[in-house]
Amino acid sequence: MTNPANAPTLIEKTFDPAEHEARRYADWEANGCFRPARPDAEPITIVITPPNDTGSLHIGHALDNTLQDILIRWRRLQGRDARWVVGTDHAGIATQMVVERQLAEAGAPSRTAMGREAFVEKVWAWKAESGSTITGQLRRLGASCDWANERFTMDDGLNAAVTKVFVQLFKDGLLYRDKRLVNWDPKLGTAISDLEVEYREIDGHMWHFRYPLEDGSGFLAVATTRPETILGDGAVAVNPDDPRYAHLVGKRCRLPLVDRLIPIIADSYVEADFGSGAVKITAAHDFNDFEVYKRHPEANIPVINLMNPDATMADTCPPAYRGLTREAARQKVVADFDALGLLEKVEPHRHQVPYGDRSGVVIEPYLTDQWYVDAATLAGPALAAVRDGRTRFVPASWDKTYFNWLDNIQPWCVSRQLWWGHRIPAWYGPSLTEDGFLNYNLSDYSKNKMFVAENYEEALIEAIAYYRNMNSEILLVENPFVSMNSNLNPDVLSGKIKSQIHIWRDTDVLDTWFSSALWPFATLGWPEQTDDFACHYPGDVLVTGFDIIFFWVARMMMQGLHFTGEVPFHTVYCHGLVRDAKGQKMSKSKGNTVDPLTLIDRYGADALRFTMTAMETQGRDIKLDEKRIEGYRNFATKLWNAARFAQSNGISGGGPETAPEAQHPINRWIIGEVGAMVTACDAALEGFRFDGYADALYSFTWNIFCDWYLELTKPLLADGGDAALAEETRSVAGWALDRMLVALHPVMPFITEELWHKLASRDHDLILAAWPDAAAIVRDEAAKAEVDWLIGLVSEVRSARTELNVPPSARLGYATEGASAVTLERLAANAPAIERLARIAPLSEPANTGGRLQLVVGEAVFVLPLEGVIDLAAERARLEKARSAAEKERESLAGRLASPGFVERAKPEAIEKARADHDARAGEADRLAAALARLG
RNA sequence: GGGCGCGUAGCUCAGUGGUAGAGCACUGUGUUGACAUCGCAGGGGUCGCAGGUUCAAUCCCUGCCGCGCCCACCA
Repeated sequence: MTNPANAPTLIEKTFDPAEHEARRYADWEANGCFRPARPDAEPITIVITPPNDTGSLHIGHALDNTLQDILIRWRRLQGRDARWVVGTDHAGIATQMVVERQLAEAGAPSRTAMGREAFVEKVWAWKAESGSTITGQLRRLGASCDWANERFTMDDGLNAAVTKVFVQLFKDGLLYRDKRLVNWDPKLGTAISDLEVEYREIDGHMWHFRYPLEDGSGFLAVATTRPETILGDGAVAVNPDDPRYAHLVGKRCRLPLVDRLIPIIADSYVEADFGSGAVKITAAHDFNDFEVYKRHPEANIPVINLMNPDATMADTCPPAYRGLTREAARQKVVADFDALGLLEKVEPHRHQVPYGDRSGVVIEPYLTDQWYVDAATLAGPALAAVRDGRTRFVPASWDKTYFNWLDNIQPWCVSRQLWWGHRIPAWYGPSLTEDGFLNYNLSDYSKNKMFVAENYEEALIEAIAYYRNMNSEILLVENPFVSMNSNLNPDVLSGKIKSQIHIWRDTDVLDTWFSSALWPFATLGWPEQTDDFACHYPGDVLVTGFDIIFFWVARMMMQGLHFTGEVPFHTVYCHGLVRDAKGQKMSKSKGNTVDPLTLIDRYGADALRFTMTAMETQGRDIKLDEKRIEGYRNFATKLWNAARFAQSNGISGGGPETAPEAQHPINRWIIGEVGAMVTACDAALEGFRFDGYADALYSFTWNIFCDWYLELTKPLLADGGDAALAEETRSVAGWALDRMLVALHPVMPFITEELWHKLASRDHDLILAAWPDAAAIVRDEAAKAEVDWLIGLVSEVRSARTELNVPPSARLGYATEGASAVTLERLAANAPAIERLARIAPLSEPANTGGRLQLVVGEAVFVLPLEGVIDLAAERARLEKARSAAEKERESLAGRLASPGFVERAKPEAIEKARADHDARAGEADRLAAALARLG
């Protein structure tokens, strides 16, 4: 697109990122640059890790999205149809909690008081209000997402996909209702999955209680960390091989407080040498106990659910405990045992306690009906895909984590007792009894007839078929568990009235990760067979934190393979966590979080991005020190000033993409160096070595382009010089600068775009420029050898001058000894540069003896007379140091060459190189020795 | 109890079977018209410890020590 506003303008003296970042981003987005029309281009697709829609950008997002943006921008510059699929996640629990808290703070009616419909409306309102915060912040970071196709996990398309998947899994027998123990969060009043439970080690107690034996012959001591669950004990278990208790197995004991007789059973789960060796079995409140219960049907162990959903004690407890919190119940049980003289002892005990990762309260194993996905079956293909390499992890070691989890995967509980999310597409109605009555089962949700369908109309069709003989009207009502009194005629419920059949929808919503798992294909239009889907699925690489391999990556693999038959992405790049400068995990409670937006304000988005990139080494967390960001802000300033210098010397961008024809070695050299830099960038990015990419850019820009090339061009551009050479230099410098900007653009998009326009009148933005083809850039080895020699000479002179305290401004003369014809030619050709950078010039007369600075550079010795100025002792020390270094190295090489094993077994090239190095070092040492001798 | 990762210059980290690197910090020095958010130069490491393989080990193998993370049902 033509943009007259982009005509070259003077580069300001001060670099101010805030001045242009927002403007540049708006331009890109307005001009459709993030996804230009490229009908024939090869697609490449990355899906964003959808952030919480109502959240805000934290430093982890900054890392994650910088890396993705680099890959996308690099591919876009290569001409690919690079699509970064973007969108946000509805984040069920998190969002519902936020809105509930806001209602509470505002003194508004609570969620339950206002009812489901009104509450869900409130959440949508909150989304409308704050949903653009994070997407705006991603823009500030510079993320070049395909915003034109932004998605949301609860938009119509995703909703359709979720429903489709749910119904299909159900039909495939891979999704089912089951009554079993779940991790119950009493604060949130919902089940959560295994992954949402975090175990914390706490200093608790182990209580030892005595249970009287039925026959009065004594007591059996049990140990527990959870006395309140005693009220639900159904058995006591001992190890079958434990001689202490062998005679008790099969007998019964009396459960105090409850006064219930419970069996004593043997199960190898019990460890004889832990606690008392006897374990109380509370099947409804402990996962292990539930397994024991299932293994011992003969014992008729009762399963007693002791608690209400909020973890207060239920009516299944003895009256004295009902309504107590579980904490109060624990105290009372202990006190009551003590009063009965049945508390044997209590000892401190450090143990793991499950907490809800969102609510922070202790999780209760709880017996409920929930929906489960048969994850073990879906895991098979997901495991195979990584085992056979269709998807690979980078770094590769993460595949072990993935395998280990999937190999041991448990059924995935996907229902949540929440209101914000995808409501489960299952409808229930009364079951038909054999004698033709309607049976509404209100005490056991699962005993009713269930219709799973993609929408109510289809469920209704199924219902009509099921109830076809009833001749009744079918009516949709709210859940009878909640509102039956208002909605349902008791006579209807009892089946007395057959003219109406009430059906109701499942009240639960799905785990947020259920929809996230569909993200790579549902965002592309699936289940419709869209062009987008055909073109952009499977994706290329997924970039994400290792912490959500289980939550998200594994589940995308499972669902992707099941529903599309293909892996959702070929590579999973896992980066680490961003920690503070001391290596501490950032957390709000610790107060050590850093806000990426503040950093952007302070240093610019480019500096933050470059920092993240440079520090992203595979397999390591990032310790973020603000000093690093400052350093890369300085790097941006350096780049800015280099461009400003170029501009002031008549160097501009906008020339052809192919390198200009150049004669001068310095220009031929820099062209080759650009090629080497691009090669290094390509290799780094292809291998996901973000640090390597940053290194290649940094060292080229600063140490090669600025420190040497620009300095070396100064004499070439000087007034009164060779006009043709100056022109060649301007065009090469402009070309090199342009390529440098393009190579830097993926990581520093803002400053590079800004300079791109300031340096030339362009008909296109840099974001759509062409990435250089490294292979097409000529590397002139002779030019490289010459400039390397030149750099070596200048460095040598500078170093010697400093060490001998020669005043920086002093110009010295030099003569050479033993210089080859090539060296003499080079000296002549580069005289102006040498004079400028090293402050030395050839002597018109031969060097006399006496005080002299002597430098060995290659085969030549440079002699710089310094009569009267030189500190002879210092010069002697300097030469001796250089000589001994060369000699030491020569000896090491000689040793290697003298070793029979080396000569016989090392590669011929290695031997050849060792010989050459040895000879070079020997020559250098000799020349230095001679120089020392001359010094006297 | 399993699994993974880390231990290289004061700090943060790269790296390679054959002379140890970067950034920052530090020291000295410099206003040579791009840049003091800078230039130039310099000091600084027995590459955690001990064995083994090898002509050669910081790199490969084994063990140990220290640190971190993940998974796991010890009531």
